[in-house]
Amino acid sequence: MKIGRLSELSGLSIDTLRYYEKIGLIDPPYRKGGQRLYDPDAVRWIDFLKALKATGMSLEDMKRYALMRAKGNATAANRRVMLENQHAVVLKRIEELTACAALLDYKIANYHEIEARHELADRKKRAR
Amino acid sequence: MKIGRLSELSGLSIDTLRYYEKIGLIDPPYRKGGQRLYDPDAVRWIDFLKALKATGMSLEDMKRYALMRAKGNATAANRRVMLENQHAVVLKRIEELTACAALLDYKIANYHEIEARHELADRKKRAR
DNA sequence: GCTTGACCTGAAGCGTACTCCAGCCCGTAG
DNA sequence: CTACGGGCTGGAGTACGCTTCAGGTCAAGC
Repeated sequence: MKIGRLSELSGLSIDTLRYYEKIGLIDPPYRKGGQRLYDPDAVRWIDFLKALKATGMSLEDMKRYALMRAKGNATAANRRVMLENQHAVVLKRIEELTACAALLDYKIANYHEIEARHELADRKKRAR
Repeated sequence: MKIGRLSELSGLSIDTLRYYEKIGLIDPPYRKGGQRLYDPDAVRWIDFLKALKATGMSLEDMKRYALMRAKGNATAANRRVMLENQHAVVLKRIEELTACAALLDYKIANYHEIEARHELADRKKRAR
């Protein structure tokens, strides 16, 4: 498939796809008349990249992963360790966000109280 | 307290504190001989800013919040809505991260399998 | 054959959130 | 009174992750 189609399927812009290729995240695909022709598998790899990105991994680290992947099975243990580290990062982030959600809940409840008091004061004012 | 102390207490660098003041996230404090002298309450406000930032809120949005806060009680409802929206954002992000964690688990298990097969192959090789 | 829309490259530009710097001033300890 | 540690300003610089642009090429339908 051509780059426009891959863009549709992957949800990444054409420019982003070329950029990812440039920095080594995506393998340079086969070309026909200068145009990139991608293997359907590319979509799966890009989906994985998107997942890594969603975990907060930097493109730099994703590139290191991609490089090891290209080197084959000998790097499997190292790649596993990378994913394990990232897993820990994700768990920590979830904890942090959970704490933030609790704080927001608390603040929101506070605002409800404040608004209730205000409404009361307004009603009294109107009653005069 | 002076800016160096606030930096220690808040965990933000001195430059970041001045930057936050410049963009309107922190109120310009009282000055003595040109030097900023902060109220201890500043620490609590900054902690809240840090929490908002941890939720992924942009400095731009935090500034909008700070501006409304400065305008007093009339903006309480709007501020509450902002926090409610951010709360929703956080919940969505937690879901996304949970899904990513599951994917990583799956991939890591895969790598364990791959490594086990490799070890087996190596052992056979050595046995010859 | 020609048009038109998709694709190509290298380089520059952009938004966000800081971070650093030069050159200056202030205030307190010795 | 002087040294020096901390603070001040405006502006430039940085890192990251794209995005845009100029100026071309390619290919599929009419």
